[in-house]
Amino acid sequence: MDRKSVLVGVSGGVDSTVAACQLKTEGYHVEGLYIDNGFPGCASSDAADACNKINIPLHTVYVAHAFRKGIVDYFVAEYAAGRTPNPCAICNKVIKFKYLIEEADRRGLPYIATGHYCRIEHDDLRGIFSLLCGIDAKKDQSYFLFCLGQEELSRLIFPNGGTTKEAVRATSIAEGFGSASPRESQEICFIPDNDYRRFIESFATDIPFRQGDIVTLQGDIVGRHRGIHTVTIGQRRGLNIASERPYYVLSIDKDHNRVIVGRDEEQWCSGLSVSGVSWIDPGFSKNTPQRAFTRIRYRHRGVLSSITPLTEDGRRVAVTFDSPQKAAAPGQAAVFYDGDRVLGGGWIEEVIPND
RNA sequence: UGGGGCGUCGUCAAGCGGUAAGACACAGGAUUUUGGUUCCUGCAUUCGGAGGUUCGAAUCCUCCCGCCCCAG
Repeated sequence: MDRKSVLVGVSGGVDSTVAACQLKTEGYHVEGLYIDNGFPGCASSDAADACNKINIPLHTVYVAHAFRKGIVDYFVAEYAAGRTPNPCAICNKVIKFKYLIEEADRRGLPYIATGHYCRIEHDDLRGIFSLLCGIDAKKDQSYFLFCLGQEELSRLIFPNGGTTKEAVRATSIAEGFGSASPRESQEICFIPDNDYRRFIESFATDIPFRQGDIVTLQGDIVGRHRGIHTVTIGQRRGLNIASERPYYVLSIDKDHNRVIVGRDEEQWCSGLSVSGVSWIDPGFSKNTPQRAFTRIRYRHRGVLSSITPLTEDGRRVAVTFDSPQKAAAPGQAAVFYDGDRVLGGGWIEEVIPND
C-alpha cells in the first residue's frame, strides 16, 4: 500500500475540504470518510459534493448506535446530573478518531487527517508525539482534542494547523469549493436548531425534570427554574430574575433540585479537582506536581496553575490557579498546556470557590 | 370610609410645567466545532382613570379607582 495514503474525515465544510485538497496537492493518495451519526442535520450530500470537487473517493460509516450511546446519552445524562457536558471533546475520542482509525486500518491507509486547526510535533529523541495549538489562535481547536493518545497522534495529519482560517477560506474560494460556506457556525452537531434544552426534554422523556427554586448563597429564593437541565454554570440569561444587577448561576444542587445564583463577583474560583485525566506524553502520568496553563473552556486564554496528582496513575489531579477564574463548570474539560503544547486534560469534577 | 403616604415599561426606578433617564428582565442578532460568558440592536407617543388650568402637564387643581401606614 502506498505509504503516502491518508483517510480524511470530511464533513462537507470548508475546513475538511481544504484539508483534503491540501493533502492531495502534497502528493498524498487521499480518500474521504464521512461519519454519519444518524441524527438530523447530518447531511452527507455536502461531503459528497466536496469529494467530487477534489476528486477523491468517499466512504461512509454509519455510527448512529455508537453515537447515541456514547455522545447523546452522555450529553443528556450530564445535564440530568446537574453537570455541563462537552460532547465535542468526547466525540473526538469515542467517535471521530476512533472510526477514522478503524476505517483507515480496514482500507490499509497508514494516515488519517481532519480539518482541525492543530499541529502535531514529533520528538525524534524520545519518540513521542505532541499535540500543539493551531497557528491561528482564534481557531485553535486543541482544547477539544486533549483525549487523543500517542496511537492517534502518530498517524494524524492536520493540514490546517499551520494556516489561518482566513487562508483556508481563501483557498476554498480559489479552488471553487464555494465561498458561501453555508453553516460555518455549527454548535452541537446533533441539535440542528441549537435548542439543547428542548432537545433534552424531547429526547429524555423518562427523566422527570421538575421546576424548582432559584436561591442565593444566603438562601433567599429569588426565582424559579424550569428544570435543572435548563441552566448551566455561569449562565445569566433566561433566569428571569429582575434585580439591581444581573445574577449568574453559581452551582446546581441536583439533590434539592435547586439552582444557586449569585453576583458576578461570586463566580470566581481558585481551583479544581479533575478526573479522567489523560496525559499525551506517557511520561507525565506518574509525575510530581507541575506548572502548566489550564484552560477551563474553549477559547479560554489559560491560567498558570499548579497541578498535583491525587492518584498514583495521575488520572486524578488537583489544580490550583495562580489567579481566580470565572465560572468553571463540573463536566467541562480542563486542558493543560505548556505554551503551545497540550500536556493532557481531564474532566472538571469539583470547583473550589474563591475565598 | 378620621389622618397621612403612594400609584411612571414585566420588575426596580429617574423625572417636580417644556415635550418619558437608567438598571434588571425579555426579544432578536453578532461571536462560537460544547454549555455559559461577552458584544450589538430593540423594548412606555406614554406616566392608575376621568375632567380642568396652561401655548405646553407624568409634573398644578378636582373627582374617582387601587394599594400602604397610623389611628379607629
